[in-house]
Amino acid sequence: MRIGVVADGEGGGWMQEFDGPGPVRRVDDLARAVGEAERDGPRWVWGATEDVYPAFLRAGVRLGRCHDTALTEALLLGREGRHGEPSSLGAAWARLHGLPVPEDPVHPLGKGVLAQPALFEADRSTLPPGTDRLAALAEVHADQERRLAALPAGMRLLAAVESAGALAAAEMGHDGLPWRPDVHDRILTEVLGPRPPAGQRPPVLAELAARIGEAVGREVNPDSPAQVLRAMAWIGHPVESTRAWVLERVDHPVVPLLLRYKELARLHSANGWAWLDTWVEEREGPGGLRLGRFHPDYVVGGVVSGRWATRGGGALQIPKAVRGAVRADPGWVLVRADAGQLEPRVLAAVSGDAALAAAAAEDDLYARLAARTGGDRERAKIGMLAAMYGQTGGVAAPLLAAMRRSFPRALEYVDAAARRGEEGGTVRSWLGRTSPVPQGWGAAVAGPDGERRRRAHGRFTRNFVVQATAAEWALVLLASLRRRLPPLPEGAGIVFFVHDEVVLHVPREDAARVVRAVAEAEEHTRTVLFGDTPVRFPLAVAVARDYASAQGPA
DNA sequence: TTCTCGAGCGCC
DNA sequence: AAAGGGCGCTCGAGAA
Repeated sequence: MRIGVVADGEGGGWMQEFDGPGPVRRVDDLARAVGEAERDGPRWVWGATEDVYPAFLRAGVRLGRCHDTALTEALLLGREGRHGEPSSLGAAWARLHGLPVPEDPVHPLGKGVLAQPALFEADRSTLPPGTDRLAALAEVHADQERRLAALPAGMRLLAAVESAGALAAAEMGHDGLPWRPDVHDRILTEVLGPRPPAGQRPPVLAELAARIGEAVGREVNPDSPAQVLRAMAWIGHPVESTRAWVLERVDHPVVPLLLRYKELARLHSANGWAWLDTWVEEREGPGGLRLGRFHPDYVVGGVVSGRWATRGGGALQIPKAVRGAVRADPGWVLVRADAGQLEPRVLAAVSGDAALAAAAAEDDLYARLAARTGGDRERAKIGMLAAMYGQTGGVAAPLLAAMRRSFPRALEYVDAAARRGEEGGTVRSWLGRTSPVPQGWGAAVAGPDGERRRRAHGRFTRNFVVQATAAEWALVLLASLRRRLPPLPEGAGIVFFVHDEVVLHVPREDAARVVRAVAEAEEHTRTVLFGDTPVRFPLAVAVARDYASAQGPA
């Protein structure tokens, strides 16, 4: 059963069965009505999950399945070579009617914990005022179903898991990652010294800056690449940039100071006290414990490859240094599941390379690679990454040649994708997500920089076929896992997701069942995507009180 | 003063 | 070792 939903922006709305003879139902309490109808397990149809689902979550209503027309429209447009065209409900409807297509609404950038959660979401459908929004939704949905039916079955699955991902993303944003402000503060203080007044350098950074000045014989702001560049020239060690790996090659006492400064300044500016103030919502726990939540604002499908992006807060770039602050509430635990070596396993599965698949049947793929190519594990890994990323020079060259000899089919798969890209063509993920052609391709490759740009785009499409398929593996896993979780108390469940790993926050007594659900989801994901492939996608599962100690070996 | 851009580096 | 893919975020510098 499919039920279309439109909110009126005041807590009520309209509902209608889309695949039955159901009449339009007007309800004053939409969350409640939706929650009741959820018992029949429908697939909810709406314009944008991020516009409607958070309000349902705030009302305590969780839903199983949906069809997000904006996300689906974007997938279909991409498939038609129309990346970047507006995909909102209003845009899709306007195209159906030959009307001017409105721009997509601009989502307000992350505002942190100070932002008031809107009581009611504004209408961001971009439908013209006065349009029958439910009828428009029905039209767009029917059109999308028709277009999907004409495509390979993978696209249907892709649309379903993209939509499921949107549900999961909203739930993670709602529940939040348990984050202990006191632990974060302790970590910062240990390496930076006590918190300074706003706008000032922490003591350790101030001291490093002073010592850098002494080492070069003049005052220099280490935060300014231009000043550092001048300072290096001044002391007789000119460098082309101030990147860490460039500075590392210079033998001068100022270098270790600069490198240390960079590292700590990064921590301070990106994930220091200001970040903590802005992004971690603090609440009082039992016994005066300072508990907190970091609410990631995921952008599903925000990357062309299908990876997610985030808006504000940098949820996908939380540095390892502060992960100790991610700590389960008393009596609860974190369950972390990490897909190791996902991308080479994906390549083994999609390319059908028997030798690589045999290696990918093992827990440590790289060790098997090394045995096969006759090198050590570390070099086998570099060779594999070079194959997937398009690196050709340096130490990678001989390793790449070894890969090509041992895994010709896998290499041919990514080489073919690279050739397509260099010719200005598109490539597709396993389920059918399509790569974009850069704006102004013809002129760009005709210009003086043309050859370089061809090669760059070839590296992009080479990587796309792997990265985009890895992203959909993760989407299927997420979708599968959230449907398999045992009943859990409010606020428990999946709380974090980063490309190839997922973290759950659950009461300790539920951990064992959750771990079993993860194992089932892993098996289901492999089968749904790749059938009876010998390739395995092992998830390393750890149950721990804090995220840092749930990190597997690197 | 405000905006935009590149440099640089965090994550996968 | 540095002709390696994808991002987001912060800062300084220069433009407006």
